[in-house]
Amino acid sequence: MMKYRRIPEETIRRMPRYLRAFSTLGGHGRGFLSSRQLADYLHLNPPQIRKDLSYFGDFGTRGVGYPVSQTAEQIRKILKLDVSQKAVLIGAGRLGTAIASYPGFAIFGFNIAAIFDNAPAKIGKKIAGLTIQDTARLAAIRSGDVHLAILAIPGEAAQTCADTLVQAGVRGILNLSPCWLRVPKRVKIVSIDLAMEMGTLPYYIK
Amino acid sequence: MMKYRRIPEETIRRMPRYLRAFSTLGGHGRGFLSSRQLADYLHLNPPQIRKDLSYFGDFGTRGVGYPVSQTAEQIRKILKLDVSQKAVLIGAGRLGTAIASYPGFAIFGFNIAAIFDNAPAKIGKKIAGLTIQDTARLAAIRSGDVHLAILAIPGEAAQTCADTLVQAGVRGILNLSPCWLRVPKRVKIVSIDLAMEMGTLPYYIK
DNA sequence: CACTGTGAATTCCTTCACAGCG
DNA sequence: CGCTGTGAAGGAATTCACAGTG
Repeated sequence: MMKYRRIPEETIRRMPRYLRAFSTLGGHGRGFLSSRQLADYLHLNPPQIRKDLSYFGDFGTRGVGYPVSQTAEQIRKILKLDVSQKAVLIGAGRLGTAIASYPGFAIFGFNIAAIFDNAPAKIGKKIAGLTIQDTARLAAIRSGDVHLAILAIPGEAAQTCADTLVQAGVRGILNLSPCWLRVPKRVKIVSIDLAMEMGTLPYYIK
Repeated sequence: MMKYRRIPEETIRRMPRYLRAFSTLGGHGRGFLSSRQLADYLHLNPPQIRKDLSYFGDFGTRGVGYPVSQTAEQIRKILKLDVSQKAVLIGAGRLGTAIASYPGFAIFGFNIAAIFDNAPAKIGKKIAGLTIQDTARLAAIRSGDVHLAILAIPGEAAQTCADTLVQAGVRGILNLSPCWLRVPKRVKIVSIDLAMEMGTLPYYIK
């Protein structure tokens, strides 16, 4: 294996893509995928992929490629996706409902374990097989092994909610509200604002 | 103004953030914001912001900062968000419905002009004040000045749909399906897969 | 022989330090 | 004096070129 060097942030960001590529291209098969095949699928360069994977070990076979199921399993281990990761979903509005029923979380091993909302009209109702609970009881998740949360609530409430989540032991948050969350350094935030992502598109239109 | 240098991709990606910061921090006011204030809010470094903005012109006043409304207007011009941008939304499922009613698009000047779906049960119904149209009639948007689309449909249908959109004159696509779209070079794609973005979180949990 | 793994070269982006100006 | 604008320095990530190997 490559002698230790700091692993680039960008490499980490690409790892889930590799996992998806192995899952999608590899079928359920026993086969191999070369860095070129992966690169064609993911629109990256072959050396990029080889370097990225080599940070974590020598997964490939020279002259052949990467063994599909073994490499996928290695990536899951690296990303800690080899064990099912429980997440709580905050917000049972339209976006929350969409997320609750999105099947895409499964291939990464994510499992939405509970849904919270603060609207009395919603509490007690079911979406995607889960009963919506009162946000006021969020602290209760402390007992379970839940370290991830998905925030699908309006911006105003997001910070307060994030504070509660951190109190409750959450260590990673997927934030879908358009605001920056202040959290302790040990907590990792990934923020996505769909409108803002879209904001660059017109620039590129000639 | 800085003599011409290629504008970094990353700078473009940050421009919508600046626009949001000016909109949020600036109020409706006539005031100024310094690179430090912006940096504190956006969690960036002041020189980063000054350099980014300086690629496009000398917007600031030395000793004072950036005039809120003027600079915001300049950024809108740069990103071509100064004119309302029409977009079509493809997919009236749960995610599509959430997007149709998401107010966040407004501050960037995006305007969802039409919604399409291919499920007969949905066609003709209304969401967010718009009647859901048959995807088969997508080509009709050619006549209007619609250059943007939001794809909120399952992966299998995404490529076919993208082809139709390109045919219909669309030049920018916000793709929410977990697959890479093959489009002509002139068409810009921004892809977001919520599950994949979340895929890095467990890695950071110690 | 084909493809991986990797030091070295390159390119790209960020940060610094300070000149310039209101 | 305070804050912008920017060349230069520094750092990070990508790409290259090829040695190494099943």
